[in-house]
Amino acid sequence: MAGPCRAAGAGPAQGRLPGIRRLPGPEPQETVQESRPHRRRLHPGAGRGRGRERLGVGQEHGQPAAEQNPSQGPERMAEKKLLKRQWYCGAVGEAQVGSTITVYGWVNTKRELGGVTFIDLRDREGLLQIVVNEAFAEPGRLKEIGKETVLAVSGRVVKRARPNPELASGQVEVIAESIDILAASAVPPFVPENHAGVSEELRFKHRYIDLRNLDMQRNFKLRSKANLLARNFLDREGFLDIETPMLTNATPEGARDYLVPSRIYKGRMFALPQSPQQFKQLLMVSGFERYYQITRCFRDEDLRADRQPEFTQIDIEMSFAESHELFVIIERLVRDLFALRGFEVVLPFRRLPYQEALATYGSDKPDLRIPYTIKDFSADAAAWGSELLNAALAQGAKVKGLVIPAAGSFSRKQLDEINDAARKLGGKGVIWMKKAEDGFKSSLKVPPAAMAALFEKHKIASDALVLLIADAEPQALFLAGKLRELLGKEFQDKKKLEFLWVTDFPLFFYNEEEKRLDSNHHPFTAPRPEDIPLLASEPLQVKAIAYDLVLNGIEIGGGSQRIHDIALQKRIFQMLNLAEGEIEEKFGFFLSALTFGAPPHLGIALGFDRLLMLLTGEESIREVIAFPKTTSSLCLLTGSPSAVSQRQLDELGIAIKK
RNA sequence: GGGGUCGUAGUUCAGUUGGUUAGAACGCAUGCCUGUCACGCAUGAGGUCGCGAGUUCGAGUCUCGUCGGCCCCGCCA
Repeated sequence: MAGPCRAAGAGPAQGRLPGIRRLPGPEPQETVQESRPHRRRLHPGAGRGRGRERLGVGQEHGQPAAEQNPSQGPERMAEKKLLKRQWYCGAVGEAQVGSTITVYGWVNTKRELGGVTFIDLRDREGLLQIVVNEAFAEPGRLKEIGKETVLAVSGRVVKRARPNPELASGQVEVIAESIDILAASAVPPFVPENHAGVSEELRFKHRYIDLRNLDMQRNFKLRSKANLLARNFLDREGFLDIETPMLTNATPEGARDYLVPSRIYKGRMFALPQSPQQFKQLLMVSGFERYYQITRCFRDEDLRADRQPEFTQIDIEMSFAESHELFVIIERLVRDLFALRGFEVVLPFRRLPYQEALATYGSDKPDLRIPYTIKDFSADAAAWGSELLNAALAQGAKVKGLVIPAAGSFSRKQLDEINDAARKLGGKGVIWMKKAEDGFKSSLKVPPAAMAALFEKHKIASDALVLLIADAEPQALFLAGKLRELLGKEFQDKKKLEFLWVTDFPLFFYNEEEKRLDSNHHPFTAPRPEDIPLLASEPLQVKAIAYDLVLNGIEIGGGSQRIHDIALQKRIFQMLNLAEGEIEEKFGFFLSALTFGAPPHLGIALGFDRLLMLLTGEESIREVIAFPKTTSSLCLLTGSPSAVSQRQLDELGIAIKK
């Protein structure tokens, strides 16, 4: 994966630094601009910023660096000023041989060999070897230079006698003429290069060091590029970026809200948005037709490798369109995003109805890289004469099975582990069958002839392992689905991308705890028109125009056609058993909007962090979020959440319960 | 809310059946070294074994509690 990532990160055009870093000083910015008219052309916005920092990327190569340097104004000499930098460390190459340049960076390593010292200087584009030899005027200063010291180094670029192919700049090195120590560093608790060998706990505590790692820098460069790509893509498709409030209402359904107390209205709370759902629908009622926003969402639920309490989604809504039109847009967007890493995504994506996904994979977000599926062996099992199975079947249980290729040689220990895993997931146990050298074996008393017949009938390879789960159908499918993924790890090749639209989700599910219907997606999701008659008779059979986008077993997006008919929307709220008063209080404004000409509309939200995780090949969403929280929802860097002063609490009218 | 797993030097780890002075590697410090790129060589410093209680003659090791990291179930409209 190194190849495409490099291509996505520091392209050859990125190393050149067309802008300069100016200290606040008397030199008018315009002077600089006028001396580089071609830069204005390349970066039309660059000159307008007030910021002192105008580092940009994207410049033609091959122009001698020194010629582009207007001489430093003497008026700046009084202050300790930064030398003018022209190149990122990682971007210096053979084209610069012979020129004298200045680079800035952090000391990655220092190798002292007595008469000569090598420093690998690191900036966001990579490493550059600095040579400090007998020609260097102040060799004593080298003592002060430790790991992660920030240096400005000026010197001549020379071709290396022995190149280092590991480094992008490995053909050359810089013979140091002057070294400025811009900032010392305490001995770091770990070095960025080795961050993979350090606990996440320590990485989080010193995240600023962790983020210096070049793979992390790569991740965030890619994140920036992906964000820009998505914006450009959606802009071209006519979507408008419109911001929606971060301070909004708590929602009666869905995830737990993060609440923000109102100072002015004591006892009342804002909530941070779980998603801009209602606002984007209102923007459709407003006639914007196509909206997008790359925005933060907040859910106060427990964390996972792919879940953070605040996360970013690409939120999209469009009017006067149907789901297949949206699918085409999203598929092209996703294809373009994955092209950033050199992936070739084949369109269109597969589509699979929810029911089929459950029956075949035991999951509504199946990982299609795993080659085997779930089979129903209930009919076979009935003939085995097992009291256990017969009793279960009599109670309506199903026997669901997995045929794991080439797993017939699993040891007793491995089989026990599979059984344990199933039990931990709430299962009763797993029955295994396999063909050993001395005939068929099983954890259940089954006549060998019956097993032979099973293998024969289902064309099961003789070296395969058959796992069976007898349970109520939903539970059996769930367990078989989990085992499928657990045992399918070897097939989970990150270079393989299996996209899938899961469609036709049920509109409702039955909430056992509260003994009522609940929305599967959210209460604004439209039922399929042909299913509307079932609302009264068999609500659990009603399918929604709702869809999830799944990649390699991870849900990366979900959306639906929305209800734009006020009567239908009211009816759905009623079916969810929401009290009339609550409907009015929480959704009154929304229902009101539906009475004033709401266009048919639909939308989707893509999990941007998850997309980035998959794009970068990372195992956790935390690797693509600059300052993530731990699985217990703490920020180890800042210590948040933290106690607040009594004064703040008083101002908000809040008392903390002990 | 539940299950699993981990916590020992700055870092990553080892530490036997509960037994004397808790080890290794890397890092760090000092010295030597002119072509290294994980430089090499030598010497040295560095520990409240996460925290608290208990069992015991004796606890890094056993028990309970607690705090924290990670993985999973529940939860995540």
